[in-house]
Amino acid sequence: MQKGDHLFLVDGSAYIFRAYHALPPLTRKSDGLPVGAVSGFCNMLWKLVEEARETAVGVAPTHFAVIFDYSSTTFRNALYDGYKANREAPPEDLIPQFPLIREAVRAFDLPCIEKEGYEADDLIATYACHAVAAGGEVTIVSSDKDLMQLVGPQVILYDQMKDKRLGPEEVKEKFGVYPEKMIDLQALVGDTSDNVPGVPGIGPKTAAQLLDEYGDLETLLARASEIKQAKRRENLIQFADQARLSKKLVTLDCSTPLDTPLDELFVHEPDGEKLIAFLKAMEFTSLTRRVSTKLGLEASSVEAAPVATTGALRGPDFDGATKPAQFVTAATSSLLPLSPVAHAAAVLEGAKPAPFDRSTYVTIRDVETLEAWMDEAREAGILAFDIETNSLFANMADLVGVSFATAPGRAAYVPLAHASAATTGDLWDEKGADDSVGPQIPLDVALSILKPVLEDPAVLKIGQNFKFDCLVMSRYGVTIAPFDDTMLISYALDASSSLEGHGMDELSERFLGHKPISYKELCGSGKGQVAIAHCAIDKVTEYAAEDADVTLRLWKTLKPRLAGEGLTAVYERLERPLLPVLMRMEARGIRVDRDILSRLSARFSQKAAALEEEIAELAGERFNPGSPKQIAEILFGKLGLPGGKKTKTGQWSTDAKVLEELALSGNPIARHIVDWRQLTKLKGTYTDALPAYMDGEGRIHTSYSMASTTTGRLSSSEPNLQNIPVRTEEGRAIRTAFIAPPGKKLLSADYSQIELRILAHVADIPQLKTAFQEGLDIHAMTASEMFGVPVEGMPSEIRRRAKAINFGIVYGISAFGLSNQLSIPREEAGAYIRRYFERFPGIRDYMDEAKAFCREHGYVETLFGRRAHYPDIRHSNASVRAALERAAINAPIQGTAADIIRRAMIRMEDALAEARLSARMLLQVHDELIFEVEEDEIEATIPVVKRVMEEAALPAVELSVPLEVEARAADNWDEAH
DNA sequence: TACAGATCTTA
DNA sequence: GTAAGATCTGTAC
Repeated sequence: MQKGDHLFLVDGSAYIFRAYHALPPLTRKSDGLPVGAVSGFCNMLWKLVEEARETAVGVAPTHFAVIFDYSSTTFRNALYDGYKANREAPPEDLIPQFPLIREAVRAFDLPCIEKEGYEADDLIATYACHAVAAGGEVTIVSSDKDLMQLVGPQVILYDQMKDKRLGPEEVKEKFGVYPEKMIDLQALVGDTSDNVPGVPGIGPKTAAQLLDEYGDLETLLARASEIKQAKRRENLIQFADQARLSKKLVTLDCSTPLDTPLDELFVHEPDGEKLIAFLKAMEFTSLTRRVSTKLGLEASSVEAAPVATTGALRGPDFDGATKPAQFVTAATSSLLPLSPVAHAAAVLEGAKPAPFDRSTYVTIRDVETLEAWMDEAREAGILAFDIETNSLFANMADLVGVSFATAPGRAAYVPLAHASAATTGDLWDEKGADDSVGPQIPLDVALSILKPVLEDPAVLKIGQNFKFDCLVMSRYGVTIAPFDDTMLISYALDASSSLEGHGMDELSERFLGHKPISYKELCGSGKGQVAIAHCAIDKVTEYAAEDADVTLRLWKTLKPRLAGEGLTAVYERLERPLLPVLMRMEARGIRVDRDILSRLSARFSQKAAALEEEIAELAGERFNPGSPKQIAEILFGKLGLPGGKKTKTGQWSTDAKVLEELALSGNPIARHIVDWRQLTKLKGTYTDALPAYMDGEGRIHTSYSMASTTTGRLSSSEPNLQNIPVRTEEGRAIRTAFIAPPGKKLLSADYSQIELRILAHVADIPQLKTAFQEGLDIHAMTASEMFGVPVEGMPSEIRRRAKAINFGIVYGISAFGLSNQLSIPREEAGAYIRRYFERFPGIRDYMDEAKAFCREHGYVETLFGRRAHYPDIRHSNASVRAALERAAINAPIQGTAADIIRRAMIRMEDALAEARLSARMLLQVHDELIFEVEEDEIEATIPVVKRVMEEAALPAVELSVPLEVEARAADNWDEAH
């Protein structure tokens, strides 16, 4: 090698994992051998070899090598036995591909380098050092940060996926230090994936800053006592040796003995036939075509190479690459002494239920088989059940098929309404369809077999997000009972703001370590999406049966935790019984007057158009008032108005608050933009959008989510009927479109001040409790306590401020927030809060207790035992921590209110039935319930509804303040509210 | 086509 | 200052 030469070093092991994860899983050769990663690997390698000159690297290699990890034990394990100890085993279907990938490299006629006792990174470092010494240049094909220490004037990293080259400047940009200091930075930061410890509490940002200030690791450790931040100083002193060890672990070894000298890595013409023979054997048709075209060979004249495709080819090389000791397989374990811990782990691994195997799932196409499965369900007493439909709207979804599982791994799919693969708009499709998809049990026959089991009191049905399935099935005359819902179990256990969610795919990955086939993988997404009824039935079987299988396994994992963690009552009293109630509310829907909405749309659109003219006039040009960016350009740029605050992306904010202030200082354009926004918002979000959700009877069916808030509140979507406008007159007009059918009225019943009442109870504030008991004006009373002003003749501004403080308290008040809300200086807001705490010291005690409880347990509780988890409550960033503390203060209050209205809803239907009333509950808006009531039953219904709501906390909790409910009936929601 | 950000609606 | 969801713009893929 000499000056001008260019060496490419491909980090083969990293390449494999990128190829594996970049490609859709389960790519198999015709004999069933998984080859997805091999395919991705070959494509990437070919692309790199062929197109290096056109990439960001810009030169073609003169020397080339692909380098792999060989074994798990290296000199680093001698330094630190925890090294790479928490690496997970490679995916099952990837393992047989490791040897094939080495075959692939040889087929490309490229050197395939690996060495026992050394990691790929050390080999790469050594070759790079040799090449630099010889005056050559080096491109390392990898984006691994561990390799960044090698970057220098002659060495760059190349990220092929992103086609980006990383030189010293890019490293500096990414990590804040130049490559020479990467080792020190890594030593401080550590690396979770390799189990390099580093120094606790130091991340990349802090490490870069420290190295910038002190120069290098040793100097930093020597002068650690000078550091101001107490925690950081302590850690650097305490963990100095750990940092030194980490440094040794991350430092790459440039003196690896090389079996293949650098000069032998020179590039030569590949043996085209050998390569094509391999690619053909792998059945990579398009790559075979590309390669043969490029090399000017006729692919058909080359015979596929015999490639060993069994496990026999598994060499000693690959499993060590990532497998930690405790996953050593039976075959090798006899050679290695297992520690007791590793042994226990191996035993536990063996006790795990059968791994997921989609090939065992059954497609049921005849009555006898279906009956046999139902017998099995009766025998087992449990049945995980899932449906596939043609719509996500449960009120209009039709069944396409059903799946179920009776035991882990034992699952089946029953196609019921599949049609042939879609060709667009062909009239013959519908008739010819059934022939090409094979036999299906007629829907009514299948239902007659399923129904007795789904309704059998001795068979527990298990679903995931079961409200959807129950609702659809109810439209087929099936009332599923008894049941459990894994989504609700998970929610009762783990409602948390930082945990992702309670969807099946997430739960499966979290609790079963298994990634199910996603809907997207089955049906595609966006324009390419296909109806499930048109997907191949064998694919749908894998997908649908897997969902049932996963649901069953989740239930087995999660259900026992309820009792273990004392959450059975929450699940059985607040979650599960609400599901059928909400299901019926969604099924009923609420009547909406289409004409009212369209008249409002016309009115809003006319007014908005007029405003748009005036805005253009005032601005001197036309622009889009819907674009905050353009507004900022016009107002703060062209017109030179003073900007207020900035958004987090650095743009000038143009929110209503900023514009209101500009309007007050005499800028009519700001006022007009605010008004325009309001009108277009009302039109776009409500009057235009709502009619699209109406069904044939003029009713809208929202969907309630029982598991998407941290506090226990419900949420409503498609459409969201919990944010229908009420504050402005124009907005309120939208509520007049929500009506009752002839002969009926809408009844609205809402809790008055429920959260403040709960606060008065839990924080035990005598003045507040008395005020509520005596039915006083709570905000006026607060103002009077705080400012010493008599309630009689109190200025409205004083009361308004007290009201804002009361709300703020419930939200975990901060001076910043209150000053924002009231548009007063931060100091003044702070003074208010101090005075509030002086007058009501119990409030501060409550807040401190909530925070302390949360710090200790990681969660807070409502009066009914519902938990909201805040695992990051001890976050080191003070403002993040403060935000979590506010949430932890608010959650028990908001959550208790949510629990109370849930209890009311659960009891409501029986109470109405017992009173022989026909009122139907339609909507819930956090502290309000909306009913449809026969006109002549209104008088009788109101007291029943009020009683159920006001007594909803009893007998579990006896509040020391009364709950009050206001109820009113009218022709539309506006007047009833 | 998909996603994040800004804004606005509710309790 | 709490808890949500929808729409539109603008940009990245």
